[in-house]
Amino acid sequence: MQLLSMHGKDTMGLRERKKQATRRALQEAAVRLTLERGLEHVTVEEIAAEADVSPRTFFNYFATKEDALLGDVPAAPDEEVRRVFVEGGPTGGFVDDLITVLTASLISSEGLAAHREAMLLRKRLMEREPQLVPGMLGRFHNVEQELSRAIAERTGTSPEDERPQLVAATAMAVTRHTVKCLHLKEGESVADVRAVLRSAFRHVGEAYAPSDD
Amino acid sequence: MQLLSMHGKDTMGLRERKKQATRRALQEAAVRLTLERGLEHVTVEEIAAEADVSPRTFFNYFATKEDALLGDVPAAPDEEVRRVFVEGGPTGGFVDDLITVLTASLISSEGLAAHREAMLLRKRLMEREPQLVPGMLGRFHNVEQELSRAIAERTGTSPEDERPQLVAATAMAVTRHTVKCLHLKEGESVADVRAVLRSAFRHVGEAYAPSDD
DNA sequence: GAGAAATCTTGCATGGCATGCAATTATTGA
DNA sequence: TCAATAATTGCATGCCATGCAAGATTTCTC
Repeated sequence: MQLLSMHGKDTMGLRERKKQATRRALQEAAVRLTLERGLEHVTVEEIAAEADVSPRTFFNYFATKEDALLGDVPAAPDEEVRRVFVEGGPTGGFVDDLITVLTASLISSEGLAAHREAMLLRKRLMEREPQLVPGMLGRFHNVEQELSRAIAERTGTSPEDERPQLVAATAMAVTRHTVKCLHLKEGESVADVRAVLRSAFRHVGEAYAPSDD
Repeated sequence: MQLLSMHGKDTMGLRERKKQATRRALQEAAVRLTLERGLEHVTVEEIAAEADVSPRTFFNYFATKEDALLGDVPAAPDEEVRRVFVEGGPTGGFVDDLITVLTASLISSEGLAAHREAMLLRKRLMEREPQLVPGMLGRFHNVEQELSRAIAERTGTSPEDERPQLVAATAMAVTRHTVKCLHLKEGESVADVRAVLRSAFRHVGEAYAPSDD
């Protein structure tokens, strides 16, 4: 994720490049073998063999087999995006700005196209191996906590006020739902994702609004 | 959970009573030892020893060590409660009826007092051992899917309409938040829990409502 | 109650996950 | 080129989890 933004390929020595390659090879092998045979029928030993490293080396890159499968998304939102949000930007509208943070966390800086294939694979993984779902939920939960802090800072609530946690929890629920329902078509843009999110937030607001029902 | 409601103590033979006792002993031992020493420093062997059964027997009761720790809550809502909800009851107000289903899922039929201690222990477990959080989230996720189906039935939406999923996801997020923030004081009643839930739903509605902001 | 049937417990063996440690190998920088 | 730094590897270990078959216990039937 930092390979293109912060480091030019030149500033990366041979050692660093090899590490990135090994990491990607391990991830790719883990996902591919799991989709082929099912999680139970893939051993760390086999994954390592596919990536041409020793089984022991696998655990220098990933703490668990699950880690190699789930990847790095969603990640904590970009530091710059977070700062802007905390200071009340970029538009001033709470939901719109929330959506900016959420898309940044989901898609990172490289754009949707770069993640499309990875997202598709992860989706198929979840369907084929439901045992992975709790781990994925845990990752969203980590982002949720980060988001909760950002919301608290932006709104200036006192630390014991638990409403930012509530808003963060529901916002991440909306995000998970949106990711699950994304069609991931070729032409889909970030703006499309934003629109789906906006519509989902509106629907939630209507469902629980005190005025209706 | 069914011991008091469906089965009188008399209808349960010796075998069944022993099984329940062993199950509870294993759960109790697992939780106590984990809170004392931390999850990494408790083996299945030790848990089984505390419950006076062989290590092998542990796995006749629980598929994993985590299973013994997390227990049975939240469970899928009671069948009767679900039926009433699907048919548009008990009050006809969506949020109120949703709250009825959610509290039924959290607290089961024995009332809050019976669960108070167990909930407290589980809360301390989550704080002490964050590795357990994904597993707990997974359990909420299972209830979420059940709830999603119930909402779809109640509202009569078509199967491909994904809004029931969205509502279920956010409702469970509200529920998780509420459980986390419950004070679990001695005098707290189910009505108090309902009130906290209602207030949380209202706040979510306001945060995402199209009218405000 | 005695014996047969069903069910639960246990021991044993197995395979895979994950970690620590020390030796080896590869990259970097002077 | 040589020393310093960092990554890879093999080995040993402990624990989790499962399958299987033998033994013990409860239940059912007469």
